[in-house]
Amino acid sequence: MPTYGDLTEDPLEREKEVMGFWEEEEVFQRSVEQAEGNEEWVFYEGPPTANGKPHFGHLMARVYKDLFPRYKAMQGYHVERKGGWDTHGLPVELEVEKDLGLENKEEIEEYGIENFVEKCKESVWEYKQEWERMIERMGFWIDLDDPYITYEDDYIETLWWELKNIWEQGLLYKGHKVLPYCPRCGTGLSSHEVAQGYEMTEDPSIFVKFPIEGEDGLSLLAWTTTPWTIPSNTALAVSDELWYAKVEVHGEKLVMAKALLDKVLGPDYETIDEFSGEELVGLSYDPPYRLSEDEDAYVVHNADFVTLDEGTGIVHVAPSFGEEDAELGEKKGIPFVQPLNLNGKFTDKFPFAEGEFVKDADDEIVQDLEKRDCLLRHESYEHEYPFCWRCDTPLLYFALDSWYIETTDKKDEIIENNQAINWHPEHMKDGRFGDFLDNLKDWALSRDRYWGTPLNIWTCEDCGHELAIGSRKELVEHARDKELAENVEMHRPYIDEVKLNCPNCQGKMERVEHVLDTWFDSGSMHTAQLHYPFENHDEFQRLFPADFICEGQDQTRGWFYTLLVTSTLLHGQSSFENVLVTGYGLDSEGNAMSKSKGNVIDPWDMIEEYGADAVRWYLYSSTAPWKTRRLEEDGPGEVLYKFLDTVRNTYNFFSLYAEIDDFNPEEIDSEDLELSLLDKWINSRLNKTIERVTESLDDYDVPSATAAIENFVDDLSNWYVRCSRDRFWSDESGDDKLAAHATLYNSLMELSKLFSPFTPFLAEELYENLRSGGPESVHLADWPEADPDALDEDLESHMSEVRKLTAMGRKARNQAEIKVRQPLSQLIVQPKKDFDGLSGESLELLKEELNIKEVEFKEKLQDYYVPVVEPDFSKLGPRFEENAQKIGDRIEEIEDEIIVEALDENGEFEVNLEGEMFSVDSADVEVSYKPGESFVRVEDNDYALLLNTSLDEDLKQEGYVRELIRRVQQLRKEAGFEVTDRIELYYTADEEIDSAVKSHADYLRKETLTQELTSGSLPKKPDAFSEEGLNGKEARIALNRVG
RNA sequence: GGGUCUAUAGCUCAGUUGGUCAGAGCGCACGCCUGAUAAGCGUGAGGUCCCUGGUUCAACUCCAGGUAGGCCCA
Repeated sequence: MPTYGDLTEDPLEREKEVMGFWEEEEVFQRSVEQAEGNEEWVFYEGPPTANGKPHFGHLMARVYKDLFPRYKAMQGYHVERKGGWDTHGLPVELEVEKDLGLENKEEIEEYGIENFVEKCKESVWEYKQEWERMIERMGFWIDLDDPYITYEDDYIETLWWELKNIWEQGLLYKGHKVLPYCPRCGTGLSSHEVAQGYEMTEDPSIFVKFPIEGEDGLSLLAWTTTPWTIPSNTALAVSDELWYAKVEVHGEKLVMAKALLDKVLGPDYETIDEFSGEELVGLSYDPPYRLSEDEDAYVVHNADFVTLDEGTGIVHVAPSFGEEDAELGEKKGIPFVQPLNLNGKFTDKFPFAEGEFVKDADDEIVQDLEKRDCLLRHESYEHEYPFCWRCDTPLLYFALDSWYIETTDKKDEIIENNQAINWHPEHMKDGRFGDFLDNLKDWALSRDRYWGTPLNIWTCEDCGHELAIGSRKELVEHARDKELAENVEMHRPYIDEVKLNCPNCQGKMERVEHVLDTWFDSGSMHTAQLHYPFENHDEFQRLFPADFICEGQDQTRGWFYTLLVTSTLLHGQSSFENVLVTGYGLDSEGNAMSKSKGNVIDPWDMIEEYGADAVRWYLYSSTAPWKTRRLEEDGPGEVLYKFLDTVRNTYNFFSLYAEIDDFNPEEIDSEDLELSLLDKWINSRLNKTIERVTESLDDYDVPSATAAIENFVDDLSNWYVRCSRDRFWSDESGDDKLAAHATLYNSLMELSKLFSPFTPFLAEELYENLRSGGPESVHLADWPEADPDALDEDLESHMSEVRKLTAMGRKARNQAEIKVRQPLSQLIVQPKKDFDGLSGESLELLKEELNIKEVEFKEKLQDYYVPVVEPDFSKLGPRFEENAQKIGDRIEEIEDEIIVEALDENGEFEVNLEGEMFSVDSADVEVSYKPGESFVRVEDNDYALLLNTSLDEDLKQEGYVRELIRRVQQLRKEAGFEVTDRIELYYTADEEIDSAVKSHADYLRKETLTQELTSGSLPKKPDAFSEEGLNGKEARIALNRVG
């Protein structure tokens, strides 16, 4: 005998049990193993760093990173989900610095690189358990037992192989470029890192005067927002395509672009002369601080980057601190001064501010300039400026030695490979991501730090030869100390100990000190996670490229970019075919969540209150994955109570009666079932839903999929079950009951599979309770396929008419203020559109739902309308003058139908006023038609309904009985009787109710499972007792449970 | 300044190719139903579909310009 049991009420308890079951039965592993040999559907994990706690943003992407692999796995694909951890990089170093109280690189080196690196290695696992707990708790299936770890030697070895490959292509080079540089971290940043850190900031905005040599009292006017770069000024730039002016302002003579005069100087100036920029080129000027003695310094040059967008049309040039400045400097041979050290502090080359950090020196320099009358104006200026994305220090543009990958050489190929990627949403391809590729710059790959993949290049001390090492084997080959090279850990400072023999001159080679941009690590996972090409050749063939990756929007310039670049360079194609980009979560005010604002939602709060399924469904159903969404903290609660609980209740209903009737799905042959109209309808709805969910998921349209399921659950619970209740609890156990059980069972079973990738816990318990045979877990089951034979569009639209008519009928009852429990005799329906009317089961359904004896469909409602005659005084007045009012009164008194009859037959109607006869014709009255008094009319665009509200004795009697039944049922429930318990029913009431009960006694007995029905007396100590008002009459009821 | 996305009810969001599309859920009010349901159903209150122009017989929808916000870039 099958037992079903109820679904666990507390989602937290359910989820805990299901987690235990998964672990016990190794369901995840089995779900992957059982598909071995099937077609691959390759998923790549974008590795998180475990040195910080998982936050809501991680959850947003991860729910989709779990959904699609589960879905594809159920469709039969082999979906491996290798986990990964991103371990290197500045963020890790910063955490360790903070822990150890280290301030800068000097202090780190003092502390010892070895110790520092070991601390980093520990730090990256600090929150590993937290991550694992979150991943497990949310039901995210990913293999964390065998993850790729970016700091392991095998992983690094692959990175070396990659770099050597790139080196051999001639795409790895050392450059001397002005680079965004973080003075605190002491390292340059790549463009995708700089992109993370733009913020609005307020800087000084100064207009500086540069006196022209040999022209007394005449100055060139230039503008800058970085006063600290003024000491490093070695040139000014103008454009020979612009027009300049010499003006006099408050007794001073200045030169600047003509077009900007008003903007910069206001109205009070006098133009002395105008000329082309060409005339300024070559002039020498006197700088405020003369740090260069070079004779090429302090000269005006022509440059094409000079525009009229801002400033004065004369640009201050400091080749050590600006990309354009440096380029110009190189081209024109402008000398270069560097008064800063690598910590961003002034050196003794600029004694005025020696030892001060540049940004702190800004004020002093401004004051000094002011004192020396070098400033025209001094204001502040709000603009976006890049800050270090990790430590928030303002970045400086610094000329540094750095290693680059020449991505610009492969730009066309990268752009072409991007075209092959399916982006979701699509606009990413040619929009944000495509734009970024169009402006591609060489990848600044090296970092002057400690905790990272060491750059695999050794330089000969003697001849300067450079050698890229592509494997440990090569390292050993070239190493002076083979044993050391054999065993050395591929990290600083250990690897730095390995010296090589120069193949050119046998000199000693030392490794360059750099480590890699950590984005190269994660961006190479497509190859490095398998330690390819050192092993796993077949695996690599099988698992490259990915069918699917999914991360947040912020990875556009991060992981998405580096994955594409590395795989283009190494494998000539993109490493992923489909990418789902997830949007941001904002707080309920629409602000981005940030620690500093204190508006961060802790995912654990939600999970522990509502459960993982509710959080998942909330995120899936709220909007498209890629959209920005406002998060409501009680959103998952709404999902839980309104939706998931409905599912639970629907199942519990099934379980209740399936157990009473010993329903056993194994004994059912679906071919033999005699399905009712409702059964066929819900089957059609189910298959339609399967079709929709599948299509939507294939389209990455998650909210359409969840909406389809929600609609189905609503149909199942609020129409199928609602209308089928009496089939389940009728005494007869016949074919119809069996069909109902089997249909509901099947719906719930298939529903559990549809739920499976979305709410894996609820799906599992639902499936487990229903299961008879088949796989042990819903997650080992096949994704349902729609049965085209079960689809019946006509039936679905027919049923939706029935539901519409039911709603309208209830509205009519509402208007008439007659509750549904009171039977009524008649409803007349006039369809306004092409409609065949209802018959058979659907008509019965409508009658039952509305509790109406007869429902009739009529093309016209005229038969039920009565005429209403009203006197038209504008006509009567002129005709009958002083009698008009009296005649009108008579017309109102006389039955309208009599008047209409007379008008119809004779064309006139005689009014008798105290013996005098007046003839009224149809022009003197307004005749309109309205439903008779006993009818209530309700209308919409499709139907007009007339509800007959008149009650005869029979209807009233039945109304009393229905009311009594309802009270008895309530009492049974309150008294805690089982639904199968038989009862003795006693009541006392007046004669009218008594006679009603007597004439419907069988009905009452059947509905309430009454064996003994006693009128007029009550037992002394009944099991349940209550005094009730039944439609305004008093009654007392008592129950005893039988047996 | 450039790119991109977004703007629809108090809140969260749907609105396919221009044509009964001005919607759903939540919240609020009133009523109803209940041998599954702390559930459900009905009704009501409420919107300048961000603004301005244009195309069209017809614009929430298409085009142009603007405003505001998010993200990205310079």
